[in-house]
Amino acid sequence: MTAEALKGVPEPTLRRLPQYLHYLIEIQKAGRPVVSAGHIGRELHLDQTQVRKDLAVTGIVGRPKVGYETDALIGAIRDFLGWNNTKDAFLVGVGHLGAALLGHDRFDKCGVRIVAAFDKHPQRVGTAINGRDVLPIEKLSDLAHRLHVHVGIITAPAEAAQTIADQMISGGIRAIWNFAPTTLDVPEDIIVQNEDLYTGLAVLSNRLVEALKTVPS
Amino acid sequence: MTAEALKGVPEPTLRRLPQYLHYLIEIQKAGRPVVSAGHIGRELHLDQTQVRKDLAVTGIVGRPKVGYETDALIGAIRDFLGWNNTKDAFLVGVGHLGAALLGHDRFDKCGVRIVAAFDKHPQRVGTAINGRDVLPIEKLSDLAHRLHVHVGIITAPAEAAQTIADQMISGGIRAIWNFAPTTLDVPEDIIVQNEDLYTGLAVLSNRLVEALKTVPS
DNA sequence: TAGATTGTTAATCGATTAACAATC
DNA sequence: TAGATTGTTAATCGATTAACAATC
Repeated sequence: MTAEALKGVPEPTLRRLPQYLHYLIEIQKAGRPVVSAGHIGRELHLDQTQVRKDLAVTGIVGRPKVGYETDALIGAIRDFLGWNNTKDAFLVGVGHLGAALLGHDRFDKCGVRIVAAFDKHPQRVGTAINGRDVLPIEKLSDLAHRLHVHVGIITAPAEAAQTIADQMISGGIRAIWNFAPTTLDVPEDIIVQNEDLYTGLAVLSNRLVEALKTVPS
Repeated sequence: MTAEALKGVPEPTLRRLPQYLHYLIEIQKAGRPVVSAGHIGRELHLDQTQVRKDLAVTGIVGRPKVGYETDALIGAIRDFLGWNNTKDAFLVGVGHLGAALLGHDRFDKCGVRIVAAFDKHPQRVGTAINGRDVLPIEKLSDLAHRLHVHVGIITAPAEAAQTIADQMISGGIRAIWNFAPTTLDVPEDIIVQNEDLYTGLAVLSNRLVEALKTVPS
Protein backbone atom coordinates (compact mmCIF):
# COMPACT_ATOMS: atom_id res chain seq x y z
CA MET A 1 0.00 0.00 0.00
CA THR A 2 2.83 2.43 0.79
CA ALA A 3 5.03 1.76 -2.22
CA GLU A 4 1.88 1.50 -4.30
CA ALA A 5 0.78 4.92 -3.20
CA LEU A 6 4.12 6.35 -4.29
CA LYS A 7 4.24 4.87 -7.78
CA GLY A 8 0.52 4.85 -8.34
CA VAL A 9 -1.56 2.00 -9.68
CA PRO A 10 -0.53 0.64 -13.10
CA GLU A 11 -2.32 2.41 -15.92
CA PRO A 12 -3.61 -0.82 -17.51
CA THR A 13 -5.39 -1.61 -14.24
CA LEU A 14 -6.96 1.85 -14.09
CA ARG A 15 -8.15 1.48 -17.67
CA ARG A 16 -9.89 -1.80 -16.88
CA LEU A 17 -11.72 -0.55 -13.80
CA PRO A 18 -14.47 1.27 -15.76
CA GLN A 19 -15.09 -1.94 -17.71
CA TYR A 20 -15.67 -3.81 -14.48
CA LEU A 21 -17.93 -1.03 -13.35
CA HIS A 22 -20.12 -1.17 -16.45
CA TYR A 23 -20.54 -4.91 -16.10
CA LEU A 24 -21.15 -4.77 -12.35
CA ILE A 25 -23.94 -2.26 -12.86
CA GLU A 26 -25.61 -4.74 -15.20
CA ILE A 27 -25.18 -7.43 -12.56
CA GLN A 28 -26.68 -5.09 -10.00
CA LYS A 29 -29.66 -4.29 -12.22
CA ALA A 30 -30.19 -8.03 -12.64
CA GLY A 31 -30.46 -8.23 -8.86
CA ARG A 32 -27.44 -10.47 -8.26
CA PRO A 33 -25.90 -9.65 -4.85
CA VAL A 34 -22.50 -11.33 -5.40
CA VAL A 35 -20.22 -12.02 -8.34
CA SER A 36 -16.97 -13.98 -8.75
CA ALA A 37 -13.77 -12.94 -10.49
CA GLY A 38 -14.11 -15.89 -12.84
CA HIS A 39 -17.53 -14.72 -13.91
CA ILE A 40 -16.33 -11.16 -14.57
CA GLY A 41 -13.32 -12.46 -16.46
CA ARG A 42 -15.40 -14.64 -18.77
CA GLU A 43 -17.69 -11.74 -19.59
CA LEU A 44 -14.88 -9.26 -20.30
CA HIS A 45 -12.41 -11.74 -21.83
CA LEU A 46 -9.88 -11.26 -19.04
CA ASP A 47 -7.84 -13.69 -16.94
CA GLN A 48 -9.50 -14.21 -13.57
CA THR A 49 -6.24 -13.71 -11.68
CA GLN A 50 -5.94 -10.34 -13.34
CA VAL A 51 -9.48 -9.45 -12.33
CA ARG A 52 -8.66 -10.28 -8.70
CA LYS A 53 -5.46 -8.24 -8.74
CA ASP A 54 -7.21 -5.30 -10.35
CA LEU A 55 -10.05 -5.35 -7.84
CA ALA A 56 -7.59 -5.65 -4.96
CA VAL A 57 -6.16 -2.18 -5.67
CA THR A 58 -9.49 -0.65 -4.68
CA GLY A 59 -9.14 -2.17 -1.21
CA ILE A 60 -12.11 -4.48 -1.63
CA VAL A 61 -11.90 -7.99 -0.16
CA GLY A 62 -13.95 -10.91 -1.40
CA ARG A 63 -15.16 -13.98 0.44
CA PRO A 64 -13.72 -17.36 -0.56
CA LYS A 65 -16.34 -19.64 -2.11
CA VAL A 66 -18.74 -16.71 -2.39
CA GLY A 67 -17.15 -13.91 -4.41
CA TYR A 68 -17.50 -10.14 -4.15
CA GLU A 69 -20.55 -8.19 -3.01
CA THR A 70 -21.84 -6.37 -6.07
CA ASP A 71 -22.87 -3.18 -4.29
CA ALA A 72 -19.69 -2.89 -2.22
CA LEU A 73 -17.54 -3.52 -5.28
CA ILE A 74 -19.26 -0.82 -7.31
CA GLY A 75 -18.78 1.61 -4.45
CA ALA A 76 -15.13 0.71 -3.99
CA ILE A 77 -14.29 1.14 -7.67
CA ARG A 78 -16.13 4.46 -7.94
CA ASP A 79 -14.40 5.75 -4.80
CA PHE A 80 -11.01 4.60 -6.03
CA LEU A 81 -11.46 6.32 -9.39
CA GLY A 82 -12.63 9.50 -7.71
CA TRP A 83 -15.97 9.20 -9.46
CA ASN A 84 -17.92 9.90 -6.30
CA ASN A 85 -16.11 13.17 -5.90
CA THR A 86 -17.15 15.46 -8.74
CA LYS A 87 -14.55 17.99 -9.90
CA ASP A 88 -15.37 21.10 -11.92
CA ALA A 89 -13.80 21.37 -15.35
CA PHE A 90 -13.29 23.93 -18.12
CA LEU A 91 -13.45 22.92 -21.77
CA VAL A 92 -11.55 24.86 -24.43
CA GLY A 93 -12.38 24.65 -28.12
CA VAL A 94 -16.06 24.48 -29.01
CA GLY A 95 -15.82 22.71 -32.35
CA HIS A 96 -17.65 19.50 -33.24
CA LEU A 97 -15.95 17.41 -30.59
CA GLY A 98 -16.08 20.08 -27.88
CA ALA A 99 -19.79 20.55 -28.47
CA ALA A 100 -20.32 16.79 -28.35
CA LEU A 101 -18.62 16.57 -24.95
CA LEU A 102 -20.70 19.49 -23.67
CA GLY A 103 -23.82 17.70 -24.87
CA HIS A 104 -22.89 14.53 -23.08
CA ASP A 105 -24.31 14.73 -19.57
CA ARG A 106 -22.82 11.53 -18.23
CA PHE A 107 -19.32 12.70 -17.35
CA ASP A 108 -20.56 14.00 -14.03
CA LYS A 109 -21.01 10.35 -13.02
CA CYS A 110 -17.31 9.98 -13.74
CA GLY A 111 -16.03 12.71 -11.49
CA VAL A 112 -16.04 15.58 -13.99
CA ARG A 113 -18.58 18.35 -14.45
CA ILE A 114 -17.91 20.84 -17.23
CA VAL A 115 -18.94 24.21 -15.80
CA ALA A 116 -17.92 26.51 -18.64
CA ALA A 117 -16.51 26.45 -22.14
CA PHE A 118 -14.03 28.77 -23.85
CA ASP A 119 -13.22 29.62 -27.43
CA LYS A 120 -11.13 32.16 -29.27
CA HIS A 121 -13.61 32.70 -32.11
CA PRO A 122 -15.78 35.78 -31.37
CA GLN A 123 -18.79 34.24 -33.17
CA ARG A 124 -18.86 31.33 -30.71
CA VAL A 125 -18.33 33.44 -27.59
CA GLY A 126 -21.55 34.50 -25.89
CA THR A 127 -23.52 31.45 -26.99
CA ALA A 128 -24.43 28.64 -24.61
CA ILE A 129 -24.29 24.91 -25.25
CA ASN A 130 -26.39 22.62 -23.12
CA GLY A 131 -26.53 25.24 -20.40
CA ARG A 132 -22.84 26.10 -20.34
CA ASP A 133 -21.71 29.56 -21.46
CA VAL A 134 -19.00 29.94 -24.05
CA LEU A 135 -16.54 32.54 -22.78
CA PRO A 136 -13.52 34.25 -24.33
CA ILE A 137 -10.31 32.32 -23.77
CA GLU A 138 -8.70 35.36 -22.10
CA LYS A 139 -10.92 34.85 -19.06
CA LEU A 140 -9.88 31.25 -18.48
CA SER A 141 -6.91 31.69 -16.17
CA ASP A 142 -8.54 34.17 -13.84
CA LEU A 143 -11.83 32.27 -13.65
CA ALA A 144 -10.09 28.95 -13.01
CA HIS A 145 -8.42 30.49 -9.96
CA ARG A 146 -11.60 32.12 -8.65
CA LEU A 147 -13.77 29.03 -9.11
CA HIS A 148 -11.06 26.58 -7.98
CA VAL A 149 -11.30 24.59 -11.20
CA HIS A 150 -8.65 21.87 -11.38
CA VAL A 151 -9.51 20.03 -14.58
CA GLY A 152 -9.08 21.28 -18.15
CA ILE A 153 -10.30 19.68 -21.37
CA ILE A 154 -8.63 20.63 -24.64
CA THR A 155 -10.73 20.08 -27.76
CA ALA A 156 -9.01 22.77 -29.81
CA PRO A 157 -6.75 22.32 -32.85
CA ALA A 158 -3.22 21.01 -32.24
CA GLU A 159 -1.62 24.38 -33.03
CA ALA A 160 -3.46 26.03 -30.14
CA ALA A 161 -3.08 23.24 -27.59
CA GLN A 162 0.23 24.24 -25.97
CA THR A 163 -0.86 27.85 -25.43
CA ILE A 164 -4.14 26.67 -23.94
CA ALA A 165 -2.33 24.24 -21.65
CA ASP A 166 -0.07 27.06 -20.45
CA GLN A 167 -3.08 29.24 -19.68
CA MET A 168 -4.77 26.39 -17.85
CA ILE A 169 -1.70 25.74 -15.73
CA SER A 170 -1.29 29.40 -14.88
CA GLY A 171 -4.94 29.29 -13.75
CA GLY A 172 -4.14 26.52 -11.30
CA ILE A 173 -5.44 23.61 -13.33
CA ARG A 174 -3.80 20.35 -12.27
CA ALA A 175 -5.07 17.80 -14.79
CA ILE A 176 -5.58 18.12 -18.55
CA TRP A 177 -7.68 15.83 -20.73
CA ASN A 178 -6.09 16.50 -24.10
CA PHE A 179 -7.92 15.62 -27.31
CA ALA A 180 -5.47 17.56 -29.51
CA PRO A 181 -3.00 15.34 -31.37
CA THR A 182 0.10 16.92 -29.92
CA THR A 183 2.57 16.35 -27.09
CA LEU A 184 2.11 18.95 -24.37
CA ASP A 185 5.10 20.30 -22.46
CA VAL A 186 4.00 20.65 -18.85
CA PRO A 187 5.63 20.63 -15.38
CA GLU A 188 5.91 17.13 -14.00
CA ASP A 189 3.24 17.60 -11.35
CA ILE A 190 0.60 18.30 -13.99
CA ILE A 191 -1.43 15.25 -15.05
CA VAL A 192 -1.99 14.92 -18.79
CA GLN A 193 -4.28 12.32 -20.27
CA ASN A 194 -4.03 12.19 -24.05
CA GLU A 195 -7.15 11.09 -25.89
CA ASP A 196 -5.96 11.54 -29.46
CA LEU A 197 -8.45 9.71 -31.69
CA TYR A 198 -5.91 9.18 -34.50
CA THR A 199 -4.06 6.80 -32.20
CA GLY A 200 -6.83 4.20 -32.19
CA LEU A 201 -7.37 4.73 -35.88
CA ALA A 202 -3.71 3.89 -36.51
CA VAL A 203 -4.06 0.53 -34.77
CA LEU A 204 -7.34 -0.28 -36.51
CA SER A 205 -6.14 0.74 -39.95
CA ASN A 206 -2.83 -1.13 -39.77
CA ARG A 207 -4.46 -4.30 -38.47
CA LEU A 208 -7.12 -4.15 -41.17
CA VAL A 209 -4.60 -3.64 -43.96
CA GLU A 210 -2.58 -6.60 -42.66
CA ALA A 211 -5.72 -8.77 -42.42
CA LEU A 212 -6.86 -7.89 -45.93
CA LYS A 213 -3.38 -8.79 -47.23
CA THR A 214 -3.59 -12.27 -45.71
CA VAL A 215 -7.15 -13.06 -46.73
CA PRO A 216 -8.05 -10.83 -49.66
CA SER A 217 -11.83 -10.54 -49.87
CA MET B 1 9.71 -9.68 -41.00
CA THR B 2 8.08 -13.12 -41.27
CA ALA B 3 7.45 -13.71 -37.58
CA GLU B 4 6.57 -10.04 -37.26
CA ALA B 5 3.94 -10.37 -39.97
CA LEU B 6 2.36 -13.26 -38.07
CA LYS B 7 2.13 -11.61 -34.67
CA GLY B 8 1.72 -8.10 -35.92
CA VAL B 9 3.51 -5.03 -34.71
CA PRO B 10 3.20 -4.26 -30.97
CA GLU B 11 0.26 -2.02 -30.24
CA PRO B 12 2.32 0.56 -28.31
CA THR B 13 4.44 1.06 -31.42
CA LEU B 14 1.37 1.51 -33.64
CA ARG B 15 -0.01 4.05 -31.20
CA ARG B 16 3.19 6.11 -31.33
CA LEU B 17 3.41 6.23 -35.12
CA PRO B 18 0.77 8.96 -35.52
CA GLN B 19 2.68 11.07 -33.01
CA TYR B 20 5.80 10.80 -35.11
CA LEU B 21 3.75 11.66 -38.16
CA HIS B 22 2.35 14.86 -36.62
CA TYR B 23 5.79 16.04 -35.65
CA LEU B 24 7.38 15.06 -38.98
CA ILE B 25 4.80 17.11 -40.84
CA GLU B 26 5.84 20.12 -38.76
CA ILE B 27 9.45 19.38 -39.62
CA GLN B 28 8.49 19.13 -43.28
CA LYS B 29 6.63 22.45 -43.19
CA ALA B 30 9.72 23.99 -41.63
CA GLY B 31 11.65 22.80 -44.70
CA ARG B 32 14.04 20.46 -42.90
CA PRO B 33 14.97 17.56 -45.22
CA VAL B 34 16.35 15.20 -42.58
CA VAL B 35 15.70 14.48 -38.91
CA SER B 36 17.41 12.25 -36.33
CA ALA B 37 15.83 9.82 -33.87
CA GLY B 38 17.34 11.78 -31.01
CA HIS B 39 15.65 14.94 -32.19
CA ILE B 40 12.25 13.26 -32.50
CA GLY B 41 12.67 11.65 -29.10
CA ARG B 42 13.45 14.93 -27.36
CA GLU B 43 10.38 16.57 -28.88
CA LEU B 44 7.99 13.74 -27.99
CA HIS B 45 9.59 12.78 -24.66
CA LEU B 46 10.59 9.31 -25.91
CA ASP B 47 13.80 7.31 -25.70
CA GLN B 48 15.74 7.58 -28.95
CA THR B 49 16.31 3.83 -29.15
CA GLN B 50 12.57 3.35 -29.02
CA VAL B 51 12.09 5.89 -31.79
CA ARG B 52 14.52 3.95 -33.99
CA LYS B 53 12.85 0.62 -33.26
CA ASP B 54 9.43 2.06 -33.94
CA LEU B 55 10.48 3.62 -37.23
CA ALA B 56 12.20 0.39 -38.27
CA VAL B 57 8.86 -1.47 -38.41
CA THR B 58 7.81 0.73 -41.32
CA GLY B 59 10.78 -0.56 -43.34
CA ILE B 60 12.51 2.80 -43.47
CA VAL B 61 16.31 2.93 -43.16
CA GLY B 62 18.21 5.96 -41.98
CA ARG B 63 21.73 7.07 -42.79
CA PRO B 64 24.34 7.03 -40.01
CA LYS B 65 25.53 10.52 -39.12
CA VAL B 66 22.67 12.01 -41.15
CA GLY B 67 19.34 10.71 -39.90
CA TYR B 68 16.10 9.97 -41.74
CA GLU B 69 14.76 11.74 -44.81
CA THR B 70 11.67 13.61 -43.67
CA ASP B 71 9.62 13.04 -46.82
CA ALA B 72 10.46 9.35 -47.11
CA LEU B 73 9.71 8.79 -43.44
CA ILE B 74 6.29 10.43 -43.66
CA GLY B 75 5.46 8.29 -46.67
CA ALA B 76 6.66 5.10 -45.01
CA ILE B 77 4.61 5.69 -41.84
CA ARG B 78 1.47 6.57 -43.78
CA ASP B 79 1.85 3.50 -45.98
CA PHE B 80 2.47 1.27 -42.99
CA LEU B 81 -0.63 2.55 -41.20
CA GLY B 82 -2.72 2.13 -44.32
CA TRP B 83 -3.43 5.86 -44.33
CA ASN B 84 -2.69 6.19 -48.04
CA ASN B 85 -5.32 3.58 -48.80
CA THR B 86 -8.72 5.04 -47.89
CA LYS B 87 -11.36 2.57 -46.76
CA ASP B 88 -15.10 3.29 -46.75
CA ALA B 89 -16.83 3.17 -43.37
CA PHE B 90 -20.35 3.16 -41.94
CA LEU B 91 -21.15 4.97 -38.71
CA VAL B 92 -24.01 3.84 -36.47
CA GLY B 93 -25.57 6.08 -33.83
CA VAL B 94 -26.01 9.73 -34.75
CA GLY B 95 -25.97 11.25 -31.28
CA HIS B 96 -23.62 14.04 -30.17
CA LEU B 97 -20.46 12.01 -30.69
CA GLY B 98 -21.57 10.42 -33.95
CA ALA B 99 -22.46 13.81 -35.37
CA ALA B 100 -19.09 15.16 -34.25
CA LEU B 101 -17.23 12.39 -36.09
CA LEU B 102 -19.35 13.01 -39.20
CA GLY B 103 -18.48 16.69 -38.98
CA HIS B 104 -14.78 15.96 -38.75
CA ASP B 105 -13.41 15.78 -42.29
CA ARG B 106 -9.89 14.75 -41.44
CA PHE B 107 -10.34 11.02 -40.96
CA ASP B 108 -10.01 10.48 -44.70
CA LYS B 109 -6.34 11.41 -44.29
CA CYS B 110 -6.16 8.51 -41.86
CA GLY B 111 -7.50 5.82 -44.12
CA VAL B 112 -11.18 6.09 -43.23
CA ARG B 113 -13.98 7.81 -45.12
CA ILE B 114 -17.44 7.68 -43.57
CA VAL B 115 -19.81 7.19 -46.49
CA ALA B 116 -23.11 6.81 -44.66
CA ALA B 117 -24.60 6.95 -41.19
CA PHE B 118 -27.32 4.83 -39.59
CA ASP B 119 -29.69 5.29 -36.69
CA LYS B 120 -32.67 3.52 -35.27
CA HIS B 121 -34.60 6.68 -34.36
CA PRO B 122 -37.09 7.57 -37.14
CA GLN B 123 -36.70 11.30 -36.49
CA ARG B 124 -33.01 11.14 -37.36
CA VAL B 125 -33.41 8.93 -40.42
CA GLY B 126 -33.72 10.86 -43.67
CA THR B 127 -31.61 13.79 -42.52
CA ALA B 128 -28.06 14.37 -43.73
CA ILE B 129 -25.03 15.44 -41.72
CA ASN B 130 -22.12 17.05 -43.50
CA GLY B 131 -23.21 15.43 -46.75
CA ARG B 132 -23.78 11.93 -45.42
CA ASP B 133 -27.30 10.49 -45.36
CA VAL B 134 -28.69 9.01 -42.18
CA LEU B 135 -30.30 5.69 -43.08
CA PRO B 136 -32.38 3.19 -41.11
CA ILE B 137 -30.27 0.61 -39.33
CA GLU B 138 -32.11 -2.24 -41.10
CA LYS B 139 -30.35 -1.33 -44.34
CA LEU B 140 -26.84 -1.57 -42.93
CA SER B 141 -26.03 -5.20 -43.56
CA ASP B 142 -27.25 -5.30 -47.13
CA LEU B 143 -25.62 -1.98 -48.07
CA ALA B 144 -22.30 -2.94 -46.50
CA HIS B 145 -22.20 -5.99 -48.75
CA ARG B 146 -23.16 -4.10 -51.87
CA LEU B 147 -20.74 -1.22 -51.31
CA HIS B 148 -17.92 -3.45 -50.01
CA VAL B 149 -17.66 -1.46 -46.79
CA HIS B 150 -15.19 -3.07 -44.36
CA VAL B 151 -15.08 -0.59 -41.49
CA GLY B 152 -17.82 0.11 -38.95
CA ILE B 153 -17.94 2.84 -36.32
CA ILE B 154 -20.22 2.40 -33.31
CA THR B 155 -21.27 5.64 -31.57
CA ALA B 156 -24.51 4.23 -30.19
CA PRO B 157 -25.41 3.52 -26.54
CA ALA B 158 -23.80 0.49 -24.91
CA GLU B 159 -27.07 -1.47 -24.85
CA ALA B 160 -27.29 -1.39 -28.64
CA ALA B 161 -23.63 -2.02 -29.41
CA GLN B 162 -23.59 -5.83 -29.57
CA THR B 163 -26.59 -5.99 -31.90
CA ILE B 164 -25.03 -3.35 -34.15
CA ALA B 165 -21.73 -5.25 -34.20
CA ASP B 166 -23.57 -8.43 -35.20
CA GLN B 167 -25.29 -6.61 -38.05
CA MET B 168 -21.99 -5.11 -39.19
CA ILE B 169 -20.31 -8.49 -39.21
CA SER B 170 -23.15 -10.11 -41.11
CA GLY B 171 -22.70 -7.31 -43.64
CA GLY B 172 -19.07 -8.28 -44.17
CA ILE B 173 -17.49 -5.59 -42.01
CA ARG B 174 -14.03 -6.63 -40.83
CA ALA B 175 -13.00 -3.89 -38.42
CA ILE B 176 -15.02 -2.04 -35.78
CA TRP B 177 -14.11 1.24 -34.12
CA ASN B 178 -16.17 0.97 -30.96
CA PHE B 179 -16.97 4.07 -28.90
CA ALA B 180 -19.59 2.28 -26.78
CA PRO B 181 -18.38 1.38 -23.28
CA THR B 182 -18.96 -2.34 -23.63
CA THR B 183 -17.02 -5.47 -24.53
CA LEU B 184 -18.09 -6.79 -27.92
CA ASP B 185 -18.27 -10.52 -28.60
CA VAL B 186 -16.96 -11.05 -32.11
CA PRO B 187 -15.27 -13.84 -34.11
CA GLU B 188 -11.51 -13.75 -33.72
CA ASP B 189 -10.82 -12.54 -37.25
CA ILE B 190 -12.79 -9.34 -36.63
CA ILE B 191 -10.68 -6.38 -35.53
CA VAL B 192 -12.13 -4.34 -32.68
CA GLN B 193 -10.63 -1.06 -31.56
CA ASN B 194 -12.23 0.21 -28.37
CA GLU B 195 -12.28 3.98 -27.91
CA ASP B 196 -14.26 4.21 -24.70
CA LEU B 197 -13.79 7.74 -23.35
CA TYR B 198 -14.48 6.72 -19.76
CA THR B 199 -11.24 4.78 -19.79
CA GLY B 200 -9.06 7.86 -20.08
CA LEU B 201 -11.25 9.67 -17.58
CA ALA B 202 -10.63 6.88 -15.07
CA VAL B 203 -6.87 7.36 -15.30
CA LEU B 204 -7.12 11.15 -15.11
CA SER B 205 -9.55 11.17 -12.22
CA ASN B 206 -7.66 8.64 -10.10
CA ARG B 207 -4.32 10.36 -10.64
CA LEU B 208 -5.82 13.74 -9.78
CA VAL B 209 -7.44 12.46 -6.59
CA GLU B 210 -4.11 10.92 -5.54
CA ALA B 211 -2.26 14.15 -6.35
CA LEU B 212 -4.72 16.30 -4.41
CA LYS B 213 -4.35 13.94 -1.42
CA THR B 214 -0.57 14.41 -1.35
CA VAL B 215 -0.56 18.18 -1.88
CA PRO B 216 -3.94 19.52 -0.82
CA SER B 217 -4.51 22.86 -2.51
C1' DT C 1 -16.38 -32.64 4.73
C1' DA C 2 -15.60 -31.43 -0.16
C1' DG C 3 -15.62 -28.06 -3.51
C1' DA C 4 -15.25 -23.43 -4.96
C1' DT C 5 -13.22 -19.20 -4.69
C1' DT C 6 -9.99 -15.83 -2.84
C1' DG C 7 -5.36 -13.81 -2.35
C1' DT C 8 -0.43 -14.28 -2.89
C1' DT C 9 3.89 -15.85 -4.50
C1' DA C 10 6.52 -17.45 -8.50
C1' DA C 11 7.14 -17.88 -13.56
C1' DT C 12 6.49 -16.10 -17.98
C1' DC C 13 6.08 -12.87 -21.39
C1' DG C 14 6.67 -8.63 -23.85
C1' DA C 15 8.10 -3.91 -24.04
C1' DT C 16 11.51 -0.50 -22.79
C1' DT C 17 16.07 0.89 -22.08
C1' DA C 18 21.12 0.31 -22.21
C1' DA C 19 25.32 -0.97 -24.50
C1' DC C 20 27.97 -1.09 -28.49
C1' DA C 21 29.58 -2.25 -33.11
C1' DA C 22 28.84 -0.57 -37.90
C1' DT C 23 28.70 3.24 -40.94
C1' DC C 24 28.89 7.62 -43.31
C1' DT D 1 40.17 11.03 -39.50
C1' DA D 2 36.91 12.00 -35.76
C1' DG D 3 32.37 12.50 -34.40
C1' DA D 4 27.62 11.60 -34.88
C1' DT D 5 24.07 8.64 -35.80
C1' DT D 6 22.10 4.22 -37.10
C1' DG D 7 20.74 -0.59 -36.17
C1' DT D 8 21.13 -4.64 -33.28
C1' DT D 9 21.97 -7.44 -29.37
C1' DA D 10 21.67 -7.81 -24.36
C1' DA D 11 19.77 -6.30 -19.87
C1' DT D 12 16.11 -4.44 -17.33
C1' DC D 13 11.67 -3.54 -16.06
C1' DG D 14 6.81 -4.16 -15.50
C1' DA D 15 2.58 -6.50 -16.51
C1' DT D 16 0.30 -10.85 -17.27
C1' DT D 17 -0.39 -15.53 -16.29
C1' DA D 18 0.28 -19.80 -13.65
C1' DA D 19 0.56 -22.32 -9.40
C1' DC D 20 -1.04 -23.09 -4.94
C1' DA D 21 -2.06 -22.43 -0.05
C1' DA D 22 -5.78 -20.33 2.78
C1' DT D 23 -10.58 -20.00 3.65
C1' DC D 24 -15.57 -20.26 3.89
